[in-house]
Amino acid sequence: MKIATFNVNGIRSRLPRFLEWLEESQPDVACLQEIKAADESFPEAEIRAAGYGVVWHGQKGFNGVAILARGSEPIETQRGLPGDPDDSHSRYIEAEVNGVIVGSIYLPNGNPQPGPKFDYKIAWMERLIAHAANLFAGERAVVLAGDYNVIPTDARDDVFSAPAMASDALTQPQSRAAFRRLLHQGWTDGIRARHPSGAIYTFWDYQAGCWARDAGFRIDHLLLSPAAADRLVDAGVDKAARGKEKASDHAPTWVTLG
DNA sequence: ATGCCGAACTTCGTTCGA
Repeated sequence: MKIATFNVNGIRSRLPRFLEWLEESQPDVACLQEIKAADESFPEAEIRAAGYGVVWHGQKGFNGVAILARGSEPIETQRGLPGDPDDSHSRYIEAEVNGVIVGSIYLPNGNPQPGPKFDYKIAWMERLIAHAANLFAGERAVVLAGDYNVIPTDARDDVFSAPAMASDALTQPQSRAAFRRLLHQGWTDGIRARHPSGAIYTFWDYQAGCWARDAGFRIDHLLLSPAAADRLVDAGVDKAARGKEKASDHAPTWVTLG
């Protein structure tokens, strides 16, 4: 079972490339972020024609998440992250697919920091930690996949230049501490479990020639509950997708479970 | 210190992302 996460940076503008990737990569589950489409303008028909069932939580202009399942219908278990009824951002959807609970996460970026956007990021992470604790306690196979907007460490394995990112919300001690507290509930970072060392990036900025000089970092993560981690076979990043015309600034990131 | 890019709306500039 292959589970992928892909921040598409606009599903409508990315649709031809996205459908190509779906055909080539054949994920059983695909968690999407930044679909940047209102519910009614999501390209459901094209995705179903590609052989996928789908649930999505849209928003006009920005944000928006989805879960696709090849040859089946995802059973939605959660829409929006619990804990703040006033939160209007579409950043979380969760569904069961073939007995696995899958969350599609678009964690707030938090820039500029300090400021209200950073405060929102940290508050959102606290809600995620609380919801993840409930999921974890269920002892099911769970995969929390998405754009976490956290670079886990300053190592070159995770970021092309720690000094260049030192004042960014993605590397702040508070962001990292919250991410670590989530991991320390007992979740396994799928990419690092399979690739303990070596530079693995999932995002390269459009600006300043970042892709050409491999100035990327790792912010798209798949966290596995123990029952899912026991089944972990492989993990990787479809880096080639980032080099294509009209590419997202993120590359698809995936795990396979046996 | 800022813009460097790319996309969509607020639409021939502005806002957002990371």
